[in-house]
Amino acid sequence: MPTIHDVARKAGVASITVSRVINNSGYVSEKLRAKVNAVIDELGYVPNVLARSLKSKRTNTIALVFTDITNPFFNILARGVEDTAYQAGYHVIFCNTDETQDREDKYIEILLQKQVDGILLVPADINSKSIDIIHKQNTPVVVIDRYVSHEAVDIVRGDSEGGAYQLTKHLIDLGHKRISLISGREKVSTSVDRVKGYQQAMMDSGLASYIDYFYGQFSVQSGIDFTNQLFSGAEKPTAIIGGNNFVAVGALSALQDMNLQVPEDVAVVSFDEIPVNLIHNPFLTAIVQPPYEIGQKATQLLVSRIQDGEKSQTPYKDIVLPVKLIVRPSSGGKLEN
Amino acid sequence: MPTIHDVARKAGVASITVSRVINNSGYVSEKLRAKVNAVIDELGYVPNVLARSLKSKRTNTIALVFTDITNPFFNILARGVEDTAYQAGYHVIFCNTDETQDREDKYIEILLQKQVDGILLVPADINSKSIDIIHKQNTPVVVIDRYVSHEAVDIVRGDSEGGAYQLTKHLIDLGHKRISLISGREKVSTSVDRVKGYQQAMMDSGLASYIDYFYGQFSVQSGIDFTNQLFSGAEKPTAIIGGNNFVAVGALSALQDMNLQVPEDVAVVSFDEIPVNLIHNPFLTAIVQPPYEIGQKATQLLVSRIQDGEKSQTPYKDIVLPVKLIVRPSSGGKLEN
DNA sequence: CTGTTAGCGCTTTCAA
DNA sequence: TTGAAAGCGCTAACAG
Repeated sequence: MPTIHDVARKAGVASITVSRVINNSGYVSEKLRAKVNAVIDELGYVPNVLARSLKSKRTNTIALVFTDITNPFFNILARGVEDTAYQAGYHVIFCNTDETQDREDKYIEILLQKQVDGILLVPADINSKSIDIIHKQNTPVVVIDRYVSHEAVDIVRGDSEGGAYQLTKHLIDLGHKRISLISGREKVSTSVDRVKGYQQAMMDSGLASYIDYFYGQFSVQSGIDFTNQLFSGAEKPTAIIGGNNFVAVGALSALQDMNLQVPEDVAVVSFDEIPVNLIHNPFLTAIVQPPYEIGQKATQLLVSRIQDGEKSQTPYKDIVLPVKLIVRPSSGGKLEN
Repeated sequence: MPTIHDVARKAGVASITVSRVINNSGYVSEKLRAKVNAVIDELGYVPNVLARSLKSKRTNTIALVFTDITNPFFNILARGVEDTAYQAGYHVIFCNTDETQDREDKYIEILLQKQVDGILLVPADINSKSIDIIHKQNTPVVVIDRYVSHEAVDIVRGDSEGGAYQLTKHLIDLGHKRISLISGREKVSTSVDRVKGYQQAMMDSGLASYIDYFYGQFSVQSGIDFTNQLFSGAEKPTAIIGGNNFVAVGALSALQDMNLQVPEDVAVVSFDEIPVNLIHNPFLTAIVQPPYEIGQKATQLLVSRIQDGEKSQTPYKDIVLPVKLIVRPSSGGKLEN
């Protein structure tokens, strides 16, 4: 691997001159510039960004630490992050934690050692210590999708509580009373907020006595398990709210195995949808968050924090993006009652 | 940010001693080790991996340059890569090219400057120059999913040709003759191989005169467009092979808009499926490649190339993983004929 | 317009 | 068992 010195020697100039050429900085005569460029081509010289970063203290790399790239919500979000970062001149390191604090901690440690310029974090736990650890290194961090008990931090997320309220209201308007919610882990703010919105909607409609929710996981299996449990009891629901897309798919699958028709026998609705380019006839009524925009907004905020540096005293933001109810067959028509 | 020197000074030792402690290398007395560790905690010292990499010439970072994280095939593959890399002590930088040579070129250039230890590449074009460029920097590269005209390179991919053959044979066995294939871009080996397998199956069954295929894109829109085109002509097919999952979804969607029933009016089959955790009743008959394993195998191969270094003279490998036909409703029962 | 000097934070000699 | 010196490849600051 040729270094800047090799180029300099061969071109008969000082290495700083080569540096000026490759960075287009400072004055270099056309003559020298041409000569240097010729040598660069000849040698196949590639600048070593590591050395540059060691001086400049900037790596132009950010990290996205999140749960699972396999979930459409998160991979679309990841595209939003990457596209935005790319435009701003940053690279992105992706880290899947599978919602485990252990993996999150390990990743954060390595990322800080790697001197990333900033971190986008979907915390595995509402009490995650990561934010303090990151802040201690003066590294900017933006929390995505969930809030945390730590308040002094930027957050970009969808409106889980409002969305759950709308979703529940939609079912109530159709005549449902026995509405059950299968939420995610209680350690995650989206799970909790969806329960809150659901409870509020039930109470506002005088259905407080029908409130029935569970904290499980945001997974297909959790949807299957809780649905089976719901239908093994005496008081069967007429409608199920899946805490996220995977849960809803699990619910549909369990109902199918019980030979129950959706929406005729049971209505099913969901938080987050299955992207329409993956299915030819979208079926699930859902509250849809804008994952791409969440990724985009979070990245823009992170980049601005990085570039403003210490001087920026802008107070921390909690950006809550609006969600949208999309009605499809799975919630069915109005109940006769 | 405290440096190794700050720690050394405060602990009253030389920085090399601190280095030995954090790397667990060389001899350090228990006494000094304890003192150094205490100071590290006190100062919140985090080693700068950049500086270490500058000396060691290893960044423990690899890159995955591919088309689009949003495609389930690729995001599951990406999980295979990340999980495997993580276990081997490597981080992964993800780069989406959207199949454009321009973005691929830019990414490769930056990655080399970043001194990544190796690159996993899904080339946008069968004639991609990237491999030569990467090899020139003595950086190992493993090509994924597709082969390229450049032969001196490691490749890990699924058996597109054999898969397409099986898929076509399946339709022929059901009694179909007018079978049309909507493939991807001709610049991509998987597109070409799927056409080859299809052609071979048709010829082997004496259906050469019915051969009818198109090079489009691996996208929903392409599936819609070519399906519409197919059904605007006089000779309508009785079966459509989607070149990948997106194309098949597009075909299904177009057929639905034409009020044609699948599989009663038209059979539809696909290459790659929609992951079962995203849909509750899998519908598409498909040839399924093992994306996770492809990512895993490719990463293992890359890591071994990195670690063997120059000395390894193992010849380049072309690893072709077997695929599997999964029959579901969309291909229908046997035709009466 | 071009070059010299010094140093980013760490680790590999080599020496004590 | 510990440390001093030198240098990885690059660029800011200053000189000329």
